[in-house]
Amino acid sequence: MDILTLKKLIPEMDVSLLEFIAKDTEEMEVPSDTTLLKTGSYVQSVPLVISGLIRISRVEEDKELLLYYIHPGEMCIMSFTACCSSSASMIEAVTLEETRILLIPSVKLREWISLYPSFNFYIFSLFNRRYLDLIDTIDQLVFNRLDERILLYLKEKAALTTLPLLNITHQQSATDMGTAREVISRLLKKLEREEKIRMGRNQITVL
Amino acid sequence: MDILTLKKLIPEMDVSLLEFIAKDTEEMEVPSDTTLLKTGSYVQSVPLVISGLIRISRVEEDKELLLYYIHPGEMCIMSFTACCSSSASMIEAVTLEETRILLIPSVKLREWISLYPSFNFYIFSLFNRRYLDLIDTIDQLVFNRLDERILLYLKEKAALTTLPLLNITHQQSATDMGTAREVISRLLKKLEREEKIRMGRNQITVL
DNA sequence: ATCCTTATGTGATCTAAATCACGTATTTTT
DNA sequence: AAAAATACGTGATTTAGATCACATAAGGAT
Repeated sequence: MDILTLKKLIPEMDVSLLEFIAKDTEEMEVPSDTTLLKTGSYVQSVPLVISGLIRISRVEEDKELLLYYIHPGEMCIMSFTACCSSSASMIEAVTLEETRILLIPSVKLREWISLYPSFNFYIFSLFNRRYLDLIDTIDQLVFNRLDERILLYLKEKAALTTLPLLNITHQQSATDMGTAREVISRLLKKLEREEKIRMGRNQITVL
Repeated sequence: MDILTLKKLIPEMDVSLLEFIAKDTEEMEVPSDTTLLKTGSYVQSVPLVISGLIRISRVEEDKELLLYYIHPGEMCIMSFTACCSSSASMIEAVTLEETRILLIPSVKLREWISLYPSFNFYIFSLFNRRYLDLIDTIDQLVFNRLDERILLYLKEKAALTTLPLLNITHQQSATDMGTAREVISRLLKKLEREEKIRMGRNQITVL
């Protein structure tokens, strides 16, 4: 892995540490829609996303809920703790695009934590980001109705891709929101009538 | 603060670090039902609970939801990040009992992170605990019905106090669960008919 | 063009939970 | 002891969302 790319992705990290990351990790190219981690499985290395996008969700008996995404420059914090405490994964990770990752072996992880304060601050900031994501999810679930949740979900998804046009089916949205397709279809119709979105087959435009 | 108590509370931490914690923090005795932190407020120091219990919740326009508790030996991780990134608090903290805390100044925090790997691991483990609490909350909200949620809530609350007899009103439970008192009253009645709990004025026994 | 798969639309019905609107106990205060 | 505050019970009604049961539409594949 070349250091310049890493430096751009994680500018807050020590250059000497970046050199170790470039040297001591295994690079991997993962195609889109690949399951990287399933609920209950164990990990011995922690993925750091270089490019692409990973979707993290909670699954329980054919019901599911999107928790958050892992962006380039971010490590999977759940793998990190699963790795540190050698506990089973509570979440599911699937690539949404072709994704390049670096795999950090658990030994190196412990080493860098002890040697580089900047690595610790990096992990703290990641933990915090995901923590806030979860609180936000809880907020949505408790304080907002589904139509508002859908709209926010679409807006956030649109923000990921620069274009306001999303290529998703109602079923995909329903899965992300943890609800049924018909419910989403109906509420999307309502949002279209309210001129908040526009719909086509396989696509939604946020207005 | 005496080091022996600290050592018992947080055995995984370096003794030399514990000595600094004992020396460089301000001890405080907070009475029960005291609000330590409100949504939107800023903090310059991080509380570490020595004894007692703190209730952390999310509040939004007269609706509320219990997120988790902070136990003895635990630091408030939200204050930690609010302190590190000098951002406003997203949560509310109230003591549920008379509570002793140590206040860690943000300067010391940064110092210890850089010097003591064991301090970092301590923070990681805390982050992880709270992270799992949040995922559990999300699980409850998405996958379980309110009657199951209430029962689990009561069981967890009972586990906090050793006795299976809880001194809470329906209104308090309702506030913790983010719902209305009547709803709780009805469901508690149902749980009593199912012989899962027993009720009295101001008290609930989990069977 | 026809078939087939995938995506969407929509009525009907059901259910958990929220809300409204009270009544009735039980303590606490005066 | 009377009044007031607090805690709990419960019917009636409403609502969001889930579930069932289809109908229709739009692309791909053959």
